[in-house]
Amino acid sequence: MRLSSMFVPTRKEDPADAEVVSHKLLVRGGYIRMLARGIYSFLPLGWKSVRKIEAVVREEMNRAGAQEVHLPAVQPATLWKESGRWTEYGPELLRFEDRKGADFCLGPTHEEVITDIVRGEIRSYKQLPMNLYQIQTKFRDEIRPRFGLMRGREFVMKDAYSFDAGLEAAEESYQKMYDAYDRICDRLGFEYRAVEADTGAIGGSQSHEFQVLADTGEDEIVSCPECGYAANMEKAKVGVEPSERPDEDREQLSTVQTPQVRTVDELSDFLDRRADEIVKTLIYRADETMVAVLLRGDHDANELKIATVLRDELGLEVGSLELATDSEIEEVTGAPVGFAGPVGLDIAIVGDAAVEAMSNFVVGANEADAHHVDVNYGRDFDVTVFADLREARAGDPCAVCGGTLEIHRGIEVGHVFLLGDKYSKSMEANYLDTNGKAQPLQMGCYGIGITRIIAAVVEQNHDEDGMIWPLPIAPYQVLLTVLHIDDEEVMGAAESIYEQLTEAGTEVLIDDRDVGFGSKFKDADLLGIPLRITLGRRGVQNGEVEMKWRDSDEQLEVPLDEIVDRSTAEIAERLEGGS
RNA sequence: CGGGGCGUGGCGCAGCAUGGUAGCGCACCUGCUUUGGGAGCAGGGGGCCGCCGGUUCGAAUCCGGCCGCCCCGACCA
Repeated sequence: MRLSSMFVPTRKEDPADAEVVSHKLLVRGGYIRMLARGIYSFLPLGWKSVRKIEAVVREEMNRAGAQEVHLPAVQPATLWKESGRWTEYGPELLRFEDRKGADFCLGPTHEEVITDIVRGEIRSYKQLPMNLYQIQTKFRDEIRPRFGLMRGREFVMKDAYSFDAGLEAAEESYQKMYDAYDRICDRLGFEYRAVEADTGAIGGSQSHEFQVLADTGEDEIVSCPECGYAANMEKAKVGVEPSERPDEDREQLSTVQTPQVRTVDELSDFLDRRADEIVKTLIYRADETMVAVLLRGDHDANELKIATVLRDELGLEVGSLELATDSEIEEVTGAPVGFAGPVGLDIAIVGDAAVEAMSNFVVGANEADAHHVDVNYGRDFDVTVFADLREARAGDPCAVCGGTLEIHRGIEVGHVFLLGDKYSKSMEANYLDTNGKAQPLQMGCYGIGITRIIAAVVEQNHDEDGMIWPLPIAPYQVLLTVLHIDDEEVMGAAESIYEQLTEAGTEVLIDDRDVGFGSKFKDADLLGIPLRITLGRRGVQNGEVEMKWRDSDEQLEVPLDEIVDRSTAEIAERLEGGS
């Protein structure tokens, strides 16, 4: 392709509305343009990369035995009412009516549609297992789209759905997809982690997210370099540092006046105690029930964990879990906010495991301007249950092996869910087992954000001059930079190389634009095409061209008659090594 | 939805406090000169100053409403 006639509108300056590098560079490089908030057009270069990523995903899905289909983007409300999600999904689901007034939505995901198809056709265990996938545009009316392609409202996604006879078979299907995702991430050259994750609104019994490591990622992920344990922050288990609390060392509880001292920091200064000698008491409202949560002063609450413990250990209904309001706190503790404590409190008290290891600690006194010091549980108050309730921090012990946890930020590019019978049951998608008995299909669903991958790739592969595309998904493999397009000898050599490389199956973009060489080099760096071959008058007269990989500083002078062989060989070698 | 910011040629911005009919850089067009890291000179084109309404002799500028975009938070996966 000739750059002179291709639609690649590059820009010298960052767009004013972009925050993260991937957004800035993709716009500057003429890969994408915004149409509305969270809605982007893909220009020729951007779309080429989208198609290449699709191809990699498609190959691995097919290799794993999945079959490609294409489902409608517009879906009737009747299906969503059947699964219950018409009311559950919330305003993220973009709804509208057709001319007859019937309700429809723009599909944010396709569990309902696929289940509807399958239930009509699958009768017997003999037709299983089956895995269907599609690559399609999804729409989610995100409350706050941001960061360009990272969190858009409209985006391209690959979604796959597996159907099995029995849980065991479903787990096998799940593992197959997990492995396929591993291969995809490897082929795309990602530095990533597969992490345990919460299943959220999709539901199901277990799930893993594939997180590409990047400082601009929206997720926090916890991992242990020793044993390989990895989980999303909201799910990450934390070990407990071993610590004994000998009874003979217990001091007597006393009450101290702490006027206007409310926060852990203030208390720490005022009493000259470290934050980890203080226990903070958070009052939560779980639906209509008030509960107290005890945490070490320097720890943060993990509400997902708290909700799980309240549900599983205390048998509470936890539709919603929220911090109590100021007035609710006063009502429960009899003191203004900032002075809550477990002593004398008559609501359920759950304590974080780290608190169990503490003694002679400081708590609020449930009266204004006062705290208790040298408090010990069991003697001064009781706890309903101790459990892991806090957020992990870097340096915390791993719950699995005791190693030291690391925290990274990640971009979620893939998510696999073992759904079980959540949809098949509510939508009556059954098969007949070997006994001729109807059973709900065991399902799994598996998503990959194709367009989000574009953002993730750029976040992970760029420098101050521009993007650096990994060879397998670069829009073109080679950029032929012609410095003197008016020089017949130079242009002739360029045309010849262009033809030979194209003939050899290499994807070449030739910069034959009539612009200064400065612009050519700047754009070359910006666009991030992996291999740059530069032809100038001086070089060509000496029978040489310059060869430079975008990801390396090394520039090589290569004889004109060797450049085609040399570059095709190096490209083949890299593609080989990458997959 | 709450808080904050912004909207002026294609892009990035100034002008707005103190109203007088729009400017800079880049990009674009023409010509000449240049040519290994965003070239120089000369000439030129392009703007309902987000939209609607109000105040005023006069509004980019003041007032009100609406729309759009960005950031923080809440919410959501």
